[in-house]
Amino acid sequence: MGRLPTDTKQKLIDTASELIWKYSFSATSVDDICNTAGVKKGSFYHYFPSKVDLALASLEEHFHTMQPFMDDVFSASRPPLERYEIYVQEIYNKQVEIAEKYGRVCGCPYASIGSEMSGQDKQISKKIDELQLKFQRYHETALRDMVAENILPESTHIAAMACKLQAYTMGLIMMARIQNDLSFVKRDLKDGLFSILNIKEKSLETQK
Amino acid sequence: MGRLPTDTKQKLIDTASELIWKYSFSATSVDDICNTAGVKKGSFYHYFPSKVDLALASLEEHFHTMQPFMDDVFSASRPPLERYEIYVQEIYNKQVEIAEKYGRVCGCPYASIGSEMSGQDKQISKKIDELQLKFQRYHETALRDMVAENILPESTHIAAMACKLQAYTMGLIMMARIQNDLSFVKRDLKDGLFSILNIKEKSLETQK
DNA sequence: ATAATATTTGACTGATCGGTAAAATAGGTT
DNA sequence: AACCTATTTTACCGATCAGTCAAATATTAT
Repeated sequence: MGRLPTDTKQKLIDTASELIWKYSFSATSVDDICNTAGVKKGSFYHYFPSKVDLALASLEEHFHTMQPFMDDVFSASRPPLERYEIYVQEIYNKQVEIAEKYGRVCGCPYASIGSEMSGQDKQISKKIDELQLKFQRYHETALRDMVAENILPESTHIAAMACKLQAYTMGLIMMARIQNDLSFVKRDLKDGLFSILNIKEKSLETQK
Repeated sequence: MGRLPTDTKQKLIDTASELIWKYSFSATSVDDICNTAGVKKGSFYHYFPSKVDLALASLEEHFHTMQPFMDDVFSASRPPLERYEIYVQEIYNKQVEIAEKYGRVCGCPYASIGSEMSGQDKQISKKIDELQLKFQRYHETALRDMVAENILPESTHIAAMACKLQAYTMGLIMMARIQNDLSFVKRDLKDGLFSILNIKEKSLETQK
């Protein structure tokens, strides 16, 4: 009985992700999303009770597409320092890919939407807190592994260090978004993160 | 002849600064600004040709209130490392002050507005680029002084280092805005900046 | 065929958006 | 007094906003 599920809901999530990430939550209207997705407004509200709910679904979706990537990069099978080597490289690659796909540097959606909405909508800021915490866990695990391997001292404040790494990464990527230019990320992401980690660089790489 | 100038224009700038900084550009309507400032909409458009122009004036104003502060903190009369000691302390103090005044952690207006508007309005993103560059100059000067005093090596890439310091600062402050919690700034700003500077901490402080 | 149900459509709402324009007013000059 | 002019007020505009709702449609099970 009834009709089969269609891809309308997914189309709305994908379109919303793109527009909100490219522009902003406020600058993206429900009509924009519907027109771009080729979906009538009535259908929108059949699937989502409000614009905020679609944004929440879109944030959730972003995390779930990132999760396998993060699991791979921060895999326990890699030496923890190598995780960061790859992390830095892949963050840049992802940003380039998105910039080509969407026509501009989009930055980090949690940062952009979080900064925009933290003073306005508690549901959204709560969701972003939650997702950002999950990212922080990857750092914390890697840092504990570094302590175990004597790459970092026992005295390392894991949570604080994870916080610093994330702040720097988000800050640099946000600068890239603001200036629509990824060259800082390429130039400064690795150096900055390893400086924060306070690691003498002579670990994996053979030169420079 | 004619009436004397009033404080209406300034009142609009101040009100816009508060509302846009607290919430966002898009979430702050011209009516909001007018009602809060106790000014009729007609007067608004007597002083500013558009909402964007008020935002530009508000950004400019913010820089001009910050300039004497930055000139003092980054005064050439201070040893460059001391500049950063004070910088870190005063950034935190300013954020606390604003948070008490406006009722929430507001973060860095250039970061918030820049991230929100970079994909939408070229005038605003250009203005933010310009102001952010002026802030970067303070870092560059301090860094050159550090090189001159052999605190940093000759090989230091000044522009890149300044960029890293600003990215980290903005990132951390943005995290504070998103979570409406300044404790990270207090805990991690100094440590992070000095790690990025790659300085062995035993310079000014007597203990810790 | 028919009934049951999920989906889609289109027409609509009231509120709010940024912005306009002309008249009213206040404060100074001559 | 009359006059000039910057400022303020009031009423308004068309566009867009998020959201509503009932009717139409499509698809499955019976």
